[in-house]
Amino acid sequence: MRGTIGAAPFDLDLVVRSHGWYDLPPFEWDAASRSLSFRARVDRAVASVTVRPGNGGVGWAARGAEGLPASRVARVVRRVLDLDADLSGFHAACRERSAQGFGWIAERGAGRLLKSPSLFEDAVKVLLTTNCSWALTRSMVTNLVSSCRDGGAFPEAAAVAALPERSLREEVRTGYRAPFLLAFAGRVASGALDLSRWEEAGRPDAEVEGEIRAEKGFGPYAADTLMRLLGRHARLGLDSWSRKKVAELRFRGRKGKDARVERFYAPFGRWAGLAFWLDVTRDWHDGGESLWP
DNA sequence: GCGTCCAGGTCTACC
DNA sequence: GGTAGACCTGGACGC
Repeated sequence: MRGTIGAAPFDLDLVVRSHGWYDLPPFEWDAASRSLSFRARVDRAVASVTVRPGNGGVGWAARGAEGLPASRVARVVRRVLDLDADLSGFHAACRERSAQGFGWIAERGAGRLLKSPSLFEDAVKVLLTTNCSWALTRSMVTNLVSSCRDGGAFPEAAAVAALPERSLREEVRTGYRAPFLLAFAGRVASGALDLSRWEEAGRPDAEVEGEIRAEKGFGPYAADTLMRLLGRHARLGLDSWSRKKVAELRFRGRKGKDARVERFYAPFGRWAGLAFWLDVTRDWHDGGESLWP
């Protein structure tokens, strides 16, 4: 099964390497052929999807989804590549601030962020980035996918919730995060937590962020990072890496209070977090080098 | 080889 | 509301 989604101008590399998800399973990124592969649940099937730049947009091919309407696969591809984000207002703000080094964002059409096929997968991966090196995040996600044996796709909430805490600690190596992960997966699986509510565009940021923060294990960093993946960019989502990076980039290497960084990006308003993120990751897109150890 | 530090933090108890 | 201490893991670093 194949299809094309019109999205010109579109730079696949820019979206894929917008942050580290492409380095975590079930994603696979082949930089040489510029193709992104992943496994995703499409209705009740697990499909292997490959995405490549196509004529005037994105071409995709899927195995394992035979019998399903192509529109079901296309919907997953649109989500993963963040194709429905309206960045026109953001790019206008970047053009106005080209003298400060933000013009490239509008010129290259940057700002779409790689998403997982499901919000549950995004949330769990964010939780597994807290208080650890990237190598450990990669290890935990890899172990989780293989532990659940869910056709190679990222496990659904029920499958994670069914894992014994001991298995999460000793096999998946999530350590102290295990009870947080179990509680979150359990609430999603039982229906006590409806993640689709976090994706409702009409809801205020503060309300959604409050609900994310109410989940154990999701502190300020995790909540802001997940908000970014939800297309809500008012907050910066500072962490140890980005604090260091923005200090080098904008404050002559001098680390200061978070409030100073927030003031610097405040002119971008509801886009402040996206301007900040693209600012500190700009060099990832200049040379095409590997981002992660 | 061993000990320490710290990485894309968060929670709880306590003041 | 702010702060200290505990919490898992694994790689980097100094000795």
